[in-house]
Amino acid sequence: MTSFMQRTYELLRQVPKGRVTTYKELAHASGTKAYRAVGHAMRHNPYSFIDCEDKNQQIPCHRVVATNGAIGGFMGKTTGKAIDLKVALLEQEGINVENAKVIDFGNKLFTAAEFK
DNA sequence: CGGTTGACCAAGT
DNA sequence: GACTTGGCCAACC
Repeated sequence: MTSFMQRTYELLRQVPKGRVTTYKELAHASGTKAYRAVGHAMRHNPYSFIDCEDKNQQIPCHRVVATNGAIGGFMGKTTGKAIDLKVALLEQEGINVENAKVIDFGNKLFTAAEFK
């Protein structure tokens, strides 16, 4: 676990249910421009998704999408069932997705300015 | 210590 | 629209 990843996760945990954020916003909020590194951090995510016993360490990685509102990837893949699962999780939280893109993305986006 | 590879992005063709 | 290019930073050869 690197400090960069810790910082990224801590930010990500601040994203409330029903909102989404992007790799870019996370990177910006953590004071870097390493969009790609954020993706890398997610791939090494210790809690692939929900239902971790310890809520304090739970990381809502399914709330991270690409900047243009596309779903991006999940569990190491950019296509396939992992994406379907990610979409299902999002819809479960009130975020509608169609054709692998978040609907009303601009309104649901959790921007860097909203992080603590 | 260089080179490659990303759950990426933006601008140009 | 779709490709291609250059750039970003961390992790891994």
